[in-house]
Amino acid sequence: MATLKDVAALAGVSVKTVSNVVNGYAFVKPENRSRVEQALEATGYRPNLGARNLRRGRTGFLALVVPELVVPYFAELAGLVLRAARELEWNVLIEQTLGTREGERDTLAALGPHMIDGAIVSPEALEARDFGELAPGIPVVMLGEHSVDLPIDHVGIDNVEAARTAVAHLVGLGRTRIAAIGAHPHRGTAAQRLEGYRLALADAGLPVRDDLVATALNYHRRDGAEAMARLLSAPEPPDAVFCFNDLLATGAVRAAAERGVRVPHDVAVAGFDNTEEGAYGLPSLTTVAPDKAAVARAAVDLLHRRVEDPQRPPEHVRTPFSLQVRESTGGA
Amino acid sequence: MATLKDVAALAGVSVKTVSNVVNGYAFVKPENRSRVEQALEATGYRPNLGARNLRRGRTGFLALVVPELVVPYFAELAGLVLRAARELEWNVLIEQTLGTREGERDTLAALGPHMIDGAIVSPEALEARDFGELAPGIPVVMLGEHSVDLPIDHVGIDNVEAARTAVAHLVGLGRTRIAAIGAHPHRGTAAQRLEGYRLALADAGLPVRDDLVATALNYHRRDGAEAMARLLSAPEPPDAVFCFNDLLATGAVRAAAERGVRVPHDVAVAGFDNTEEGAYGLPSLTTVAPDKAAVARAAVDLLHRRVEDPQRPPEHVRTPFSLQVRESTGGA
DNA sequence: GTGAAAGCGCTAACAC
DNA sequence: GTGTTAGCGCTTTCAC
Repeated sequence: MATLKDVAALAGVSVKTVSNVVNGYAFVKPENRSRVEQALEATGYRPNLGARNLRRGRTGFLALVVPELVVPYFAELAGLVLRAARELEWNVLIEQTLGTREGERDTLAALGPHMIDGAIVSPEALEARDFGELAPGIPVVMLGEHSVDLPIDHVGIDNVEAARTAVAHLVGLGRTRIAAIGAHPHRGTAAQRLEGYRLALADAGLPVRDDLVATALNYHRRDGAEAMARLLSAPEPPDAVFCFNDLLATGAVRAAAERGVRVPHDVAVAGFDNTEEGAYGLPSLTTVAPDKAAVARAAVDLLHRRVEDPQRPPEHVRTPFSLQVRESTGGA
Repeated sequence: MATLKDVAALAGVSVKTVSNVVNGYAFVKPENRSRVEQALEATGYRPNLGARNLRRGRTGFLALVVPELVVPYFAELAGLVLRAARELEWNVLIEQTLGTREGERDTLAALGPHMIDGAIVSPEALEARDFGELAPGIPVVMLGEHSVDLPIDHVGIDNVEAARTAVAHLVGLGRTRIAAIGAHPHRGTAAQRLEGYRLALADAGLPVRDDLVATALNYHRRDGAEAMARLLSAPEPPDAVFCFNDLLATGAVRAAAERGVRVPHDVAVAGFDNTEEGAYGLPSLTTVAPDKAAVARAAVDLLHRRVEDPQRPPEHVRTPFSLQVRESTGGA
């Protein structure tokens, strides 16, 4: 593996000159430049990024910390972050926390301050203020939970409004016993979506009934199915359900079908995230569609600016969303 | 950020001693050990992995190169590789090639020899022998395509047998016009699955009809839907379809439903990959289930052994699979 | 057992 | 414009 020194020796110049050429420094004598370029070609030189970064004090890596890659929303997001990061010459280290507090803590601690230039974190259990302590000195951009009061960069949609929009759509269908699946004691986004749900019901003059709010400790298909089964066996089952993500909604639809309850005829179902899976389901899923590409771009961009200038005041970027109406709330 | 030198100064010993303690070297005078440990604690020392690796000549990173993370199979696989790698103290760099030849070439070239200790590659367009040239000197483990004749480490299931098993199941249902979706001019796995399809038909004494073999240039839901639509509008539509992955199958089921063709009554559908999405679909999907955890473990393990000993002969690991029979081929 | 010092490959003062 | 050289933080001979 050729080093700068090798190239310099071959070209008959100093390492400095080679370094200048490699790094695109403008003022190099044309003759030297071409000799160096030839030597570069001949040796197949590739810079050792590790050494370069050691010297520059940066790593060239960015960490993307998500609960689980099997959750389609995070898989899609990860793909988009990968693309956005590549444009800024960042490599992405993806870490899974499995949604536990320990997972999130350990992950950030293990990455430490040397491994990465910064992190984009989609926290599930941890709260924003924890990050200051866990990752002292490492730039972090938070995804999801909107905590305007904390001094940390943040990207996300307006979860309250998004949920409110979705539930208003169910109200508009004439449904009156509208349930929610996904309440969670510690998740900020869950609290916000629940708030939006409550507001939409209040807007319509409908009561908020505790028996129609189903908790889900995880947000997988199985949890949605279980919650739906519980709701449907209650004395007064719902005629519509707003699920806090598409996975829960998929499980809910499945549970309904297994009991012979028709979607949307007997119960309309709306989800959240607009994963591609939902668009192809039977029925296809009505869902809140966050602009995931915008989230990814904003997050990478924000992190980049923070790395450049650690002193700048924290910023809260609100990305757009829309409601995708499909079969699961279509017709009567 | 404390360095080894800082710790040494605080403990009143040399960097060597600190290094010995940090790296768990056994023979350190107990007194010094405890002083160092205190200093370590007091400074909150964290080794600079970049520097360590520069010195050791390794990077601590492994690249996982996949076509796209939005494909659930790869998302699931990536999650499992992440876990397996963590046990060997490897960080994982995930790269998306988007399934193009350029993407695969550029990715490996960009990673270069310094960034990573090795790569686990799931090639779509590239063939195994390309990797030798692209990534000279960097250890590579191939996933998927089984090319026993090439001198490269490889992990995968027996695609021919797996496809044959799935199609035999459709034959066992009494179906006679069995189609295949997913033929592809350049993909090794596609060729192998097509071969298994042919063998199963031959086993049953059924003819292989070209009009029942649908090509799919991509393996997304949309492609499955399009192929199914084509098959169903033919003069003699199929009564069963074997799709080369679950995404194609999901699209195929959707396309059938849109035309009022019932699954499995009118047409039975089987997929490949056993993604969780298929288990919750309506109908749930019969599918070939590769042992993904075994694939991930074997790949990381194989790569580890190759890094330790670059001279060892290439190995081909065959991981198990099973057939998950569900609603999409259930009943008559 | 421990210390001094070289050196991994690179960048960036600083000198010329 | 280009060469010399120190040093990023670490591991590791080689002395002692």
